[in-house]
Amino acid sequence: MSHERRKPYPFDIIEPQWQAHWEAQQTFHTPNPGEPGFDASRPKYYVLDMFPYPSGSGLHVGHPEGYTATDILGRYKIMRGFNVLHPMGWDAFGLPAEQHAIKTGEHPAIQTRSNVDNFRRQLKALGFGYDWQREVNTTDPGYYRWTQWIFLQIYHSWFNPATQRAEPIAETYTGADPDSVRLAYVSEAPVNWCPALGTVLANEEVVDGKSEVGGHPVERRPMRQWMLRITAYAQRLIDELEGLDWPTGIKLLQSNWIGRSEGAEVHFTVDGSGEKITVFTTRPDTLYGATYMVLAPEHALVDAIVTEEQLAEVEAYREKTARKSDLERTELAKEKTGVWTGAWALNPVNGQRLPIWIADYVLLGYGTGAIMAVPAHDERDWEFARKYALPIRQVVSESPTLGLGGGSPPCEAEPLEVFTGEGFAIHSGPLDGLPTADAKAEISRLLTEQQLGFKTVNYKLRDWLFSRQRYWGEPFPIVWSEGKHHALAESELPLNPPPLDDFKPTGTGEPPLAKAVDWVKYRPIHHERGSAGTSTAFPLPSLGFIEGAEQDGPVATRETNTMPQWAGSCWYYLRYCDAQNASRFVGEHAEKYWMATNGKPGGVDLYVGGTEHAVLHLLYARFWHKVLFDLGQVSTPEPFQRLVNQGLIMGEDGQKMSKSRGNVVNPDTVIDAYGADALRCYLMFMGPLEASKPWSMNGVEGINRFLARVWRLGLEENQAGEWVVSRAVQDVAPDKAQLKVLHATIKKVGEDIEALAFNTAISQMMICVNAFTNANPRPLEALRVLVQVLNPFAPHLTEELWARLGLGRNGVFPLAREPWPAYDPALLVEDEIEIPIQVNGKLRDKIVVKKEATKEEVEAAARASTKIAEWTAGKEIKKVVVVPGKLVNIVV
RNA sequence: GGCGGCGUGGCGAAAUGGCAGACGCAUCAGACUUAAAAUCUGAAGAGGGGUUACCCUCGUGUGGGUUCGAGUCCCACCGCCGCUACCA
Repeated sequence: MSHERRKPYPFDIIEPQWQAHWEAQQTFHTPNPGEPGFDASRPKYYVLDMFPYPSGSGLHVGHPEGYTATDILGRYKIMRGFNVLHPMGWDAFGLPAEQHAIKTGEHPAIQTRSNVDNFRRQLKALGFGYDWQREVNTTDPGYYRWTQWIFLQIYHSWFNPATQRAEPIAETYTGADPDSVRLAYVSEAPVNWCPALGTVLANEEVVDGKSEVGGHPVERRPMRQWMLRITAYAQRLIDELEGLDWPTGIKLLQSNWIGRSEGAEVHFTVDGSGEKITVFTTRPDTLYGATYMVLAPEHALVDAIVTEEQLAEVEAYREKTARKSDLERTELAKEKTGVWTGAWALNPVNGQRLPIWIADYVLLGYGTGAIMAVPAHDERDWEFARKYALPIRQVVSESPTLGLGGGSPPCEAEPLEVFTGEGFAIHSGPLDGLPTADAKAEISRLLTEQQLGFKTVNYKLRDWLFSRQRYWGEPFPIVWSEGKHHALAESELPLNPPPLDDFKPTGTGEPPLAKAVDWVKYRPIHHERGSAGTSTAFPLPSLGFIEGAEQDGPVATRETNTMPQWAGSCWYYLRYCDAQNASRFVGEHAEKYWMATNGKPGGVDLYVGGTEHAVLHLLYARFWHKVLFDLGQVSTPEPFQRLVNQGLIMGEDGQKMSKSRGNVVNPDTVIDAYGADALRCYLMFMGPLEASKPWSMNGVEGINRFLARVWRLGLEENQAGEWVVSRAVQDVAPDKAQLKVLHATIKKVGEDIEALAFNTAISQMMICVNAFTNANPRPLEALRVLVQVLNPFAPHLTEELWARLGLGRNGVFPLAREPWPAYDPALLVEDEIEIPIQVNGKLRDKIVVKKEATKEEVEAAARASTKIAEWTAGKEIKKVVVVPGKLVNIVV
């Protein structure tokens, strides 16, 4: 394309003008309660986007898909008289900025700032009606100060099992060791260490044994880490999903991730030593079928029980497993391996001796890290037993006959295949004959009675590994002294990361912050003697008041880990409610208003984002929210009442968009060629919001054509090539047919926006435009209505038409602040309707009847049809179905 | 393997159990034009019959079922996509 394509309407001129206008007028600023301009009589609507990580490559068309949907809804709700909170911000801590810093030596804040500026520019070019006064940035000290503050709330709290909620340790914890119950605690657990990134990763950041970012190999390694006790909330995180208006798939995903399973813990003793092995099983009814035991290779008990003869082999196996990455473990999953420890355990119910093995198919992190193996009724145990020639003992029968009457059959031949289903207990002493469910209950009762075990619930969910060995994250407000951690006082927040010359990882697992030697040395900066009444106001009480500490050198060292990127996104929706508040993470009034319950469940009214955050972000944010709720800091138990996932936008080739495929669409180029309104409308017209769908440049052009038709409905080009009000536009009343299509459009567009069915809303507006394209005169009133309902979709075009056609009633407010038009249902009803007539369910004729025609009249009219007479000639009419206003079906 | 989602023209799609394919893209034809683009008008699921208006048959992945009536509900199967994966 050598020369510029002529623009069908001047979007390139009007779009920037309106964007500047909205900014100058602060059209989309939403005042908080108590601020000037706040109208308490209006209901509130909080519509939220998942805020982006401002990457160097800028917006991708997937971003504005969801953002346009929320923008349309937000603009619509404003027109419907709501106080609308629709904010935007930046999830700006993250690995790419840090890696750029490592490469260039430039502080990550610099690149982050320019990326944010670029994202903001792109979003503004799309005409989104955000309240930019509420913009947040997780890397801003005024923001992460409160991230650190929330961490301190978590740190100072425990989960009280009696009340099933978080409470301040200082207030209700009566035990001796608060560090053992904190919701934020330090653990020495094995972690996913990624040598290439020089950091540990959360389980969630490891995909197929490789780092999610960069795809580097990950290995297991024990390190001291901060953990958040999310497992305490496992049950509530499942239960409280129920009242949420979320897609069922996402709810399922979350609840599967938490992974509740009911079963029992059973205590085995090690033969010849006092050691106890506790296992978790969902099939305690198969206890009599246990023929060996397996410990995870990393299990602490292994050292204590391994025999001298087996020591070398066990050590070798453990070493091999430790070296294996998760990837290798997964790849080798087909072939099970293991080593006998030389030790034996005793089955608590029958005293049978069971060899104790170690094998990497048993995971330290699930259950108790130890299992009783019942090869006859578990596929993994079956496979393992076959490989190592361990005994297999059937204790569940598919049919009830075997176990009943004469007791267990004498023969205990090994079964030919594994049976994992439910059935009836056999060879199981007191359980014989019982169906599986009853056998489970009975064995649990017996175990409890004899203190050999108990019924319990196990969760797949693990505590959240919350520290990272990175520079570009929130530093922990924690110092260490004599091996103990202490919280900083709130007055010392924000704790800023130190300046560094070199952002490279140390490679030892020690975080980059450790390089800031002076920063790491901590001296108490102020003492508030006598204010020890609250848990946080008193800086480092255990360090005491060391006179002259400043002269005598550091009394403590700072924590050098930083928080993961998830931290900032756990509460940003709260900050939006009161983004400028310098004295609280969110003002109480603002929080109560925007997250208000109003008798309903409350929280964010609509949250739109991609499925990639279905589990982690949403789970973490719910967890933090619940802690804050328990502590009385927020007023709702759940943050996001309604959740919608927008679908993926594929490349024009139907493949997922990616740089390597070269099919990525940049919103900037689309805006240049067709304008922001066309991009917005196209994104909404492609298909249902939640479906994934392929991009089509032709489709954008079609939408652009539609918008140009709307433009020409009001304006025409004069001899001089200027756009002037069309001569066809006159202030005349629309005729009946025109009124009908207008009111049908008001109704359908409104209903479709509420249902997020934007594609069909646009179809209806196209129908409306088609109906007026050749109208002459063209009633001004028709344009008023059309421009109003189209405004949330194509705000620039419609504002311009509104102004040029002089449609505003007071000439002051932008269209965006005009009320949504009302429709008259009376105009939608037809006097006469066309009704299809079917014979045996097949369409044979159509008749026109009066709207209010009775069933009998309709049937008579149908029978009177000559075509129907032909179809029914010589046949007996068995039945006639008349659905008033719908159809007639004659059965012969 | 498990869980979830989806299969409708050449393409994106629409359809409270009630006229399948609205709306748009691409296509074709006509109008305007010296010509093209743009614009406007119209045609069009597939197959067949008729001189026109028109008529018939088939048709929503496949096979069954429920129903007066199924794209829609139920069962089984096939295919694609996403997530998850030794979870005891």
